[in-house]
Amino acid sequence: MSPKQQRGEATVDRLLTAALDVYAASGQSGFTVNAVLKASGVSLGSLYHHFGSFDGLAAALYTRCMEQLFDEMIAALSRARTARTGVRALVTAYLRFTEERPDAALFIHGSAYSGYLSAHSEHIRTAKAAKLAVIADWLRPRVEAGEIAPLPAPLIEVLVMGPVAETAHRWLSSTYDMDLTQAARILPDRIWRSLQPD
Amino acid sequence: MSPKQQRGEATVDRLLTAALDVYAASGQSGFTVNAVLKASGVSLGSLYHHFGSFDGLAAALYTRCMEQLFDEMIAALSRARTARTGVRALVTAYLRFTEERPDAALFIHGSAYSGYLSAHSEHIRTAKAAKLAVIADWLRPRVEAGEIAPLPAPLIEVLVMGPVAETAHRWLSSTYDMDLTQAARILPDRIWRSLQPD
DNA sequence: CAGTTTTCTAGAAAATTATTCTATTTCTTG
DNA sequence: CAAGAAATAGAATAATTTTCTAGAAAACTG
Repeated sequence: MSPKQQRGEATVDRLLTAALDVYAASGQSGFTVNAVLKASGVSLGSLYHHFGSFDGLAAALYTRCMEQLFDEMIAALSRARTARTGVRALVTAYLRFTEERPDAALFIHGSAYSGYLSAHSEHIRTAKAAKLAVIADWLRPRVEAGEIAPLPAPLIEVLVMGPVAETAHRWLSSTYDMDLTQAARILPDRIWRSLQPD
Repeated sequence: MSPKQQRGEATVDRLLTAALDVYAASGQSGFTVNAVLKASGVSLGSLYHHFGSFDGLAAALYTRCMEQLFDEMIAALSRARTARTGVRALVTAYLRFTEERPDAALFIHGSAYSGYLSAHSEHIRTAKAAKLAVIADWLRPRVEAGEIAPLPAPLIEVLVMGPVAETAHRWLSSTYDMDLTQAARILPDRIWRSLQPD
């Protein structure tokens, strides 16, 4: 892809990686410009050169983590044949990502819609819509074939993503006694039921 | 309850009300100490006396809005007899609250788990758990009677609240084309299916 | 009801955090 | 290699939150 990687690309990556580390280690309250500078070894000027603002950095990090999550879900989906298998794969992939990459999952859930949104919500929304469209495209023919109940696409999305996101969120808060293994065993079937045609 | 209301209680109320107004009018980025002071006419000293920090104010506002939402859901639930009616009432009440009190709903979704969490998450979690317990207590006998599938309580909560919260969130973002009326017509039944015993 | 204590209000000063700005270095390109 | 663009650097500035001291209002006590 990039035989000679720009100097700046490496800096961008260092910043994003360090920012995720800082967030995981110190939470929202420790998530400051200075902390990220120290953790990354990058200068203030570079940070503002590449991201324009600290919120810009956070928005980029959110986008990156969110796209990684969706890419895992889409990869799992592409291996499925029937609607039922596909929906269950989506659920399982989300929960697996949460368990395997808790830092990224925590940032997604902790900073989503949370201030960083304000200025960059449009860009974030577009990025998310693009990923959702891939999933919607996979589901559409199954809806038309009657494998899935004939519901508006946004409601299908909400029925699938809602319970999984809420589960991940509770597990990441780690005070609700949420058992991810149990959730992964039970939820795929339950969510599938909510989409099943009569 | 309070024949002679403390002077301070009125101040607390003025601050919370003004804070919600500011948030609704200016969003997360305009949500600052000074903006709330100006909107409320309360002094800086009073704010810090009553809430300890600006995050403390935000946490109190979040708790208040969240409890109002749950109280509506619980009131709707208490009018129901069967499990099916109860679950559908929960969903409908959440969506109605979102439509009728968009300011409160927006603050709940916009600031939830979003920085204000850090310091006061414990208190918030306790308050939320108390409300969830009321709902769990209503559902438990129905689960034992076989009206609802025998799932762990957290998973029932997640299956009900997940899709509704996600729907509200998208509608409040107002860029996803989410139709609340349509959602209120379709979701109660779909969510109920996910809880139905075999 | 005077004296005492606590609660509440007030806002200036300090500390923390984000952003702007100018200078310098490194890369790219003709 | 010269000129311009991109990237790095950090001091200075601006914005925002928090602390702190002082005083007014209310509650309490003998």
